[in-house]
Amino acid sequence: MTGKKTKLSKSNSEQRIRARNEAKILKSAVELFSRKGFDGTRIAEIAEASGLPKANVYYYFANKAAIYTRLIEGVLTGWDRALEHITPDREPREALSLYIAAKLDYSRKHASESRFFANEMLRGGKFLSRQQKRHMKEITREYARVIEGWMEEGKIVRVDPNHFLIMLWATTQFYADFSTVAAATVEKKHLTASDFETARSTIVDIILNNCVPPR
Amino acid sequence: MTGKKTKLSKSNSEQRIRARNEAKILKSAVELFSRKGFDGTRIAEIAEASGLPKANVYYYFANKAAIYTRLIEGVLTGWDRALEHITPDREPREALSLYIAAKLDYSRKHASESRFFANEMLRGGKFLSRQQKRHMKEITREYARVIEGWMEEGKIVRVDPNHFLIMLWATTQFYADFSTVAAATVEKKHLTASDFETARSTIVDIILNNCVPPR
DNA sequence: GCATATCCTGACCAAATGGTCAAGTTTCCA
DNA sequence: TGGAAACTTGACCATTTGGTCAGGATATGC
Repeated sequence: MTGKKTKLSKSNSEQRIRARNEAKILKSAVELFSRKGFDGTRIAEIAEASGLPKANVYYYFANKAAIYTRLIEGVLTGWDRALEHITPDREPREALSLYIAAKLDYSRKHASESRFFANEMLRGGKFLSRQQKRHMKEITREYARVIEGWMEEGKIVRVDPNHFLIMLWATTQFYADFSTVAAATVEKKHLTASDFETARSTIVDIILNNCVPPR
Repeated sequence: MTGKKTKLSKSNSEQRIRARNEAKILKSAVELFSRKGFDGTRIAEIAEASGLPKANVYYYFANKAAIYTRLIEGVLTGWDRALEHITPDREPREALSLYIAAKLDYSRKHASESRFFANEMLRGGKFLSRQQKRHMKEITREYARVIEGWMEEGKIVRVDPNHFLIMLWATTQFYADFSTVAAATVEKKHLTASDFETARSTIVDIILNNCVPPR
């Protein structure tokens, strides 16, 4: 490319157009994919929801799978962050409280992303690359070790650390993935911040206060 | 219908053909719908997986939605059954232990049905009729009352009964809905009976042993 | 002002899809 | 054994779908 403006040095306004349109497409796509899955979502629906003509969507993304894999990358980045609270130098009560709060916060603010990923996992996670799967496994193993360490030090009641992690994930993601069920259970149309706070304290009460001896 | 053999009095072999083919179609459909959702699943795929020509599927079911709603009816029947363990005349430890075991048993033996329903809930549960939604709400309310009664009697630590139920659902269904994630977490290709038993004891340890005072 | 890069988009394409139909086959019972 | 009911299924239909293309519009920088 010999033009003065190249892909590697776009002007701000060019970057603004591309960044804005890609963001619009991704935001619409995550909502639709989270409800209808990869196969059930139409490119025309993504286009319509993002306010762009269908051919324009193909201007920014090579194909349907490219949109989908971009979304997976974004979600995995968020997944990692919450787990950062679990470090061996921390007391488990503090670390796990922060983790539970962070997960519930993610469920509240990124319900579409959580549901999108849940949908992908329901179908077996086939869109995740080997590297992404390996990464999740390694991270999980690392955190299971931290939890096991706390158990060995008598800081947490001894249970299977893997199943313990599963429990933390299940109870926090439920509020995003199955928000319709959760809302109906608490007899509301939608979950409120108060519901998430009750969820947090319930999970802390039941899981932490059993597993972590009082100070 | 003036024929000797009518819809209301089919012979055994006729019933055998219809029952067998309907069962084949439903079994294939629940697996496909559980992975790809309503919109993403093709009638041709259901036909192929059940070993029938596509037109034959339409001989037994009016349309795609008819297959889907039949599956929802079946799943709701199963959902009810597990909750039967929660009765006020029982001690909570016994009742909840049985409930957790029943739910995990369902997750192990009916993973496709569980995933199918999870998929439907991910999309907002729009296929459930008003009556079905009301039924689920009433059942949930009834069991929340039983749990609340146990709390008032001091038999269970006081937490929000609705969120307590959510926790029970989340931690047991996870093993069916996200079996790929659970298997990867325990570093196996597939969950075994032993994994379900570890799951059961972990859930009982963490939830019951905290919430229910020792005998 | 002009050349180049980027963006936009209606029309189009081949393949796929939910569903139908008519005719043949099989089953069943009097 | 024959007639009726139930079952089977290849071919077909109209519509939908993922994706492409060519040409025009806009933005930008010298």
